[in-house]
Amino acid sequence: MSTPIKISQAADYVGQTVTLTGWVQKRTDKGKLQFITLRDGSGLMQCVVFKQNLPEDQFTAARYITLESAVSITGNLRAEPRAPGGFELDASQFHVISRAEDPYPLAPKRDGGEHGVDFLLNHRHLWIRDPRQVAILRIRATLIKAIRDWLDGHGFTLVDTPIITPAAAEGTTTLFATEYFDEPAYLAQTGQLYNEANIYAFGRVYCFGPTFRAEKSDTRRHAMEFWMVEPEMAFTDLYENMEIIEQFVSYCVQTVLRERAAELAALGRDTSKLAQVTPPFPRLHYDEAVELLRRNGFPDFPWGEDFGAPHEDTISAQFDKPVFVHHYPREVKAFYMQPDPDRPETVLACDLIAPEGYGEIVGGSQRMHDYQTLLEAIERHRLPRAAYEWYLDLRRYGTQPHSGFGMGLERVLMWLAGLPHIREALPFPRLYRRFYP
RNA sequence: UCCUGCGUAGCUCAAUCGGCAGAGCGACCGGCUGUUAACCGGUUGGUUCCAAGUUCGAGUCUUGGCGCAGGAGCCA
Repeated sequence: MSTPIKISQAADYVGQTVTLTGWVQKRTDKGKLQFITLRDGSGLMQCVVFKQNLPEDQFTAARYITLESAVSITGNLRAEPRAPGGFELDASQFHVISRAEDPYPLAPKRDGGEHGVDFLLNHRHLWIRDPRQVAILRIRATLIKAIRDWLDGHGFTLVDTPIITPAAAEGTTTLFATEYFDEPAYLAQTGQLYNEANIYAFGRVYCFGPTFRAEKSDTRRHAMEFWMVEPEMAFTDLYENMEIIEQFVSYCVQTVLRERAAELAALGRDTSKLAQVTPPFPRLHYDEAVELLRRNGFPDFPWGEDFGAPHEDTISAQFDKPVFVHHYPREVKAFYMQPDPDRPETVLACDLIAPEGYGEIVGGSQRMHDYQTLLEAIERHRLPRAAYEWYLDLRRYGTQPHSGFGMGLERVLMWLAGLPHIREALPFPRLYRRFYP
């Protein structure tokens, strides 16, 4: 009798006869001895197939099996120090479930056998089987869980916001257009405005889903479809907002470091700096950030301009932790942000810039809570008032100072996993001029 | 959208001054009972991105187009 098991359960079945089903990840042909590395989604198992230990036709099938074929292998599971992972299956049965065509398009990594980015992305449906990609996406799943666990444990309620929306939320950014029967509609670029309605019912809410930007941004930090978590809190000012952000981000980082240590190690990520990510985070007023830039390579940086990638990198390079920049000039920020009552040319906004050059990972602000101020802002930005009537309504029925932020999942994942490009942070990335497969 | 670079075998790349189109890997065949990117021998492999031009002759030079990458802008 044999027991069907997953490779991850191997330690519990040493000495027993078990059956594994999976895919042929690697094969070494030694004549009468075949090494087959099997992948089943839970782990990898080296299987040894000795000619004398199984029927002739089954040995022949193993001898000529192709990479990525689906097979089932039965045999005695034993501890074997010579095998990767410390366990090995000594095959007594080998059955082909489906034979993969050959050659398999993605070659095993060897000297000079690397693939180019274009080729890999065009084969993303196969590339995703690669151990590195699996490690990254497991970290992604753990990061998502950490995000939800922390928010769920701190009084936030998940309230989903619509993906099909009737109008631009922020007006300036380009939206993906679609149609809602006979009317124009757009894919959501943020759930924030709806979150602001939901806090009146729940106090603290968050939405977490895909968002869409039709910007022709062609950089390693941009995807057209990406995931963003957006918490929103009633009766909360900018400073409480920043405290929440640093607690939240620190929990996410430490949870991933603890639960995905093996994957991070497999990626070669140096986690020494990540281990230091604990509250509080350094904070710079925009004025101070400008001064810092002027002292560090940008002597003529004008007050009032937004920061580009080189500026963010210069600021973050001064710190080992993520750094807040707050009180940005009003002109460079979204229409709904609350002006600082003492300096109305600035707004109660904060960005969080990740260390090691990974750029902005969080953007947050205190929102305008006064009806008249918001109405003037909408008119000043020439936004269609009719589309925002419901949003203005929120300032008529129980308005209060409230704040929130958005965190880009893939940006954080890039930082944690040490990814050079956002394309590896999504299972099937939608990039500028690329959405196949 | 702008700047820079690249485009040659299934993949990664060579090809001198404009002069016979090459290698490694993969795949296939053979050998090997301990491989970890196995090793050894053999076989297979081409619309040199597309179009036009210069030339006795173009992978190489010119013009246009297409595709990709890196950077910038914009943002999360």
